[in-house]
Amino acid sequence: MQSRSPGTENAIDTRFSLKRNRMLKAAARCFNLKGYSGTSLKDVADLLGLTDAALYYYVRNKQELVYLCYVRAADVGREAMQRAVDEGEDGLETVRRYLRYHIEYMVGDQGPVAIMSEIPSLKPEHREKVLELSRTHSAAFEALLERGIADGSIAPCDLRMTGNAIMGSLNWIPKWFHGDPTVAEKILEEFPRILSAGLAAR
Amino acid sequence: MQSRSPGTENAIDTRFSLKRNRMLKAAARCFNLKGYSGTSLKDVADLLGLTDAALYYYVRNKQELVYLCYVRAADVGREAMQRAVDEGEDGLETVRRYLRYHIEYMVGDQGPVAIMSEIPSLKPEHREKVLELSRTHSAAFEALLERGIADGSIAPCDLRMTGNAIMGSLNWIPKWFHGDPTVAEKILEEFPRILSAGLAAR
DNA sequence: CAATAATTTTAATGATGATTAAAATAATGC
DNA sequence: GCATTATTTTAATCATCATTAAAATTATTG
Repeated sequence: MQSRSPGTENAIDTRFSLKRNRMLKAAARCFNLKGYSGTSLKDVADLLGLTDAALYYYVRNKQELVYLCYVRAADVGREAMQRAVDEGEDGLETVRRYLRYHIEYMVGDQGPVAIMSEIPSLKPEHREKVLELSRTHSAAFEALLERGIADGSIAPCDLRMTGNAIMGSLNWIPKWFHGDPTVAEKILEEFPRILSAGLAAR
Repeated sequence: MQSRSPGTENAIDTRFSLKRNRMLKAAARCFNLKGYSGTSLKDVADLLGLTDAALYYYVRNKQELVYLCYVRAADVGREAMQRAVDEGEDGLETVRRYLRYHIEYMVGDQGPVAIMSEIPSLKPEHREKVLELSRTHSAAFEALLERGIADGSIAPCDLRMTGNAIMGSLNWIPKWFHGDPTVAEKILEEFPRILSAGLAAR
């Protein structure tokens, strides 16, 4: 049993990793909806039509489940960032696109993405890994701001604080958005503008 | 025992409610630092130089502890709002002041304030109460925006989304601010401007 | 179809940490 | 200082889930 073992982070094995991914989404939804301590493995399993014990085929324990949710959340952010950067616009426009893509991923088919509320209760290695992903992402965003300032599209500002402000707003979305497509539409339409409104150079 | 009973929400009784308040701050710090599931009552008690069982003198159970933390967080927000509104400036300036005061309370002596990550796992009555406080506060903020639009200080915008964006940013602060006074200084200096930068009418 | 591997379930077990009761200590008012 | 009340501790208990092991089922492959 488990010869395809969960440890083997095998992105090629579709059967296994597709199901695991479905599981991560279910878990993310539960965590966002019911809170971390409020969701039992049974809750997640129910959402998948499985029994709680079955989850252990995909994941070593609950902590790892959370961990994987967070890694996935970070991945989504990273992809959005990459995509925006690749399109090679000026700093401000790249920020706008990044915001659009990230939100698109969060509220769209890729979602839901787990809000990272329980990083501190991860075990040390996992915690460090997630924090590193998180730091890297913040750094990438700040770099974007810096580029915008350099190319004159963004007004000079405190990188760290501006980054924290915008990221916080983004990170909080899963707290109040729970899947209503009408709302998704509206977020997508409004947030990129709202969040970047204060950045433009005069 | 407990003739001064915790149920009696007695704001006049200093001995009891001062200690309880100290306890709520300790709990808030633990929750923000270690996550909800990551903090045991013993953690909170340790911070106070007490034993876990002693907490039950002030609080019926852990859920109530969380609940009270959240009520306190909401109170802080409400006070900031009240203070700003009372100063009777135009909409935009009132928003700015509200942001300043709220942040001041969060990162200053009143803090720390618990991040509301576990509302869903509160028991129904408590959950409803907290959600109501939260809704009321959001409504007040949106009213502020509306007033600003009416008096011409704020450019027309989607009230709900703009409110969510700004509030999210604010709510996320306890996630990354953990008491460093230098950082507190910087947040206070930067955030009100950053968050209100996109609002001004041209 | 047989044989092997993958997936899920059933049925216990176990650990953690919240909770409680009773006793002990400290504080306060007379 | 005595009596009463407030506060805290000690020492169990309890409940909830997470977790595990073994068995059962389902899928795959030759």
